[in-house]
Amino acid sequence: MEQKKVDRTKSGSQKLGQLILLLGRLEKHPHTFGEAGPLTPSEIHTIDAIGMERGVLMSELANRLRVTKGAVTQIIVRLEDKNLVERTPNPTDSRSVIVSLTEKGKSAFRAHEEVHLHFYRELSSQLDEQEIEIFEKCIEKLCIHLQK
Amino acid sequence: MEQKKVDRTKSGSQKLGQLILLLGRLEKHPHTFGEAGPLTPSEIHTIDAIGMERGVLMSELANRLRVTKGAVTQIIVRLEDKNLVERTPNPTDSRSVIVSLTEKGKSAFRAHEEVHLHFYRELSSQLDEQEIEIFEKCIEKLCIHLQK
DNA sequence: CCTATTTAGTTTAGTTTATAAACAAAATCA
DNA sequence: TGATTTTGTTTATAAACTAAACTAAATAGG
Repeated sequence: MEQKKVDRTKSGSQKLGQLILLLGRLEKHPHTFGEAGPLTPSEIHTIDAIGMERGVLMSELANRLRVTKGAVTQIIVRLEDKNLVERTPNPTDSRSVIVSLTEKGKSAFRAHEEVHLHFYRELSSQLDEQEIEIFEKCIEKLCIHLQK
Repeated sequence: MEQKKVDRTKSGSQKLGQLILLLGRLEKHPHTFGEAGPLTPSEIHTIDAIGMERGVLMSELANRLRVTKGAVTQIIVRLEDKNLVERTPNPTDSRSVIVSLTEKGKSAFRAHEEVHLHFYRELSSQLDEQEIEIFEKCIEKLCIHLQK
């Protein structure tokens, strides 16, 4: 009985390990989203962090992405060159810069979102109502657990 | 009813998205394992891929890690400098090289495994038997789904 | 009202992790 | 045997970061 429990922990942990491995690989290579050409993982990740609503300050973006301000400057320059984001001066504080998505950037955002939705739909089509509910609950606990 | 289903997909997909985000962050910074000093994600990942059993050929390692042979050469040089792996000539084919963990490397492997086990134990302590079972089943389906 | 400090963002130099292409040496095929 | 394939290394390059030095604007306090 005790032995069985230990084995279960080991196999469960290995499954989770494999999941982490596969998820890491997933977001590791460039991919084309919407009207935008191929985007690297960090490019689409940045577009995702900017979001569809109003613009974001560079420093806020650095917080969201958990990188330095210098890293944000670099990637935003690249995204600006590709016409995916816009930089506008902040009218209420001329030190800061507001970053927002262009139409092309928004189309990449939506295409990326759609990929996620499609993936989730495919997955949940293989589960019943109760399984989906428990799965989501577990993901949530896992997330809370990871935030420490 | 239909609306409800759409919303469920969206929120579920977002939860999964957050999980991917957090897992990506988790394995992004160096960490100390066992007797080895701080190891970068790709260093511990490589140690994990070599494993505790008999040695592995460089090319097999490249396959497991899904990187080029050149990348493997580079990381193995670094791990060798840190005395975590050993290179021995293959007696049956003198083109190839067998890579295996040193005692220090094995201690890093075990410490890393222990981190995963501990994490999984913590997580599953918050779930009941039925939830764990369904969760593992879902992870498995997710993995299968990701391998395409 | 200045000066001193803080805040926002940029620039630069260097690191890590990877690729791709050219290569050398050994094994295998025909 | 000679041509080809396989195994691994080397080298030059790129992406994605960090850390530190910097500029310019805002703010706090004497």
